[in-house]
Amino acid sequence: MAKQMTEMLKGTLEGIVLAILDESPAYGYEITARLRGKGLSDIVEGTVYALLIRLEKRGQVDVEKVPSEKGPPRKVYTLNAMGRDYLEEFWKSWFFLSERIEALHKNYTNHPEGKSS
Amino acid sequence: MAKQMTEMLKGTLEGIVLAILDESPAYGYEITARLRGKGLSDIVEGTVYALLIRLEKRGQVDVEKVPSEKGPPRKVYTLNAMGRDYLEEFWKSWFFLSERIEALHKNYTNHPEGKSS
DNA sequence: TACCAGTAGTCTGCGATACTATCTACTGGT
DNA sequence: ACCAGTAGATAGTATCGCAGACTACTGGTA
Repeated sequence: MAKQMTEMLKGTLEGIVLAILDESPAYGYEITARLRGKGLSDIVEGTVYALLIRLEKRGQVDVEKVPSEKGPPRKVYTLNAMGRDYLEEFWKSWFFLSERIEALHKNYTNHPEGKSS
Repeated sequence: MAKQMTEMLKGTLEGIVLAILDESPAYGYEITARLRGKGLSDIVEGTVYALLIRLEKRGQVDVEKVPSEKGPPRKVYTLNAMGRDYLEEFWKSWFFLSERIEALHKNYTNHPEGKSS
């Protein structure tokens, strides 16, 4: 994917992970897999783990250590009330920005000389 | 605006400014004003200037110094071919991400117990 | 004259974030 | 004994937007 993506994910990836946790609790490795399943295939595991620790420190998720038959124990993350509030704010911010960007794109498509390809 | 916005703007603000320049050439101060007119009222001037210098260094905009009747000369930025290519890539990245986030939001609204308020 | 507001642009330092790369720990298969 | 897969952590790097201060120029006004 383009380098643009890396910067664009800043701020949005957090919301994406919160939304995934809102679907159902999950552990890091699983979240990475779900992200890939949703088309976000270029997100690195290390990034997800760091993000989860951030959420934990902020108290937006509850953590439970669950033994695994394969490999070390899993840390299962569950979205709590604070996390849900934060997620709701995320959606507000995102739709706010999204609308404005969409508006710009309409202008863009309305003057064909702006397109080169 | 929420702190979420600051991070969300990373990567997108650049595309937004490119899109504004694609509408018509402009100088820094004017771009800030246009941003405010489009609802992006919290973007700091210093940020816009830094962004413009970045675009110039990458060769995505052409610059022309134009004397002003009021204050120091203006630096008028015009989107060039490279900039337009970059803008197009921006749109692609943005719609890619946008679609995936939108999909997550649909799941979110489909299980009302996920909403607290 | 001396000061201030408005226009236009620049710069330093900071905090947040995603990526790269590497590491530990555990299991099962060869 | 070794490797692949699962699961998690971390040090270092680069980018980017923001806060805040600064220069430069013009016109008005006390």
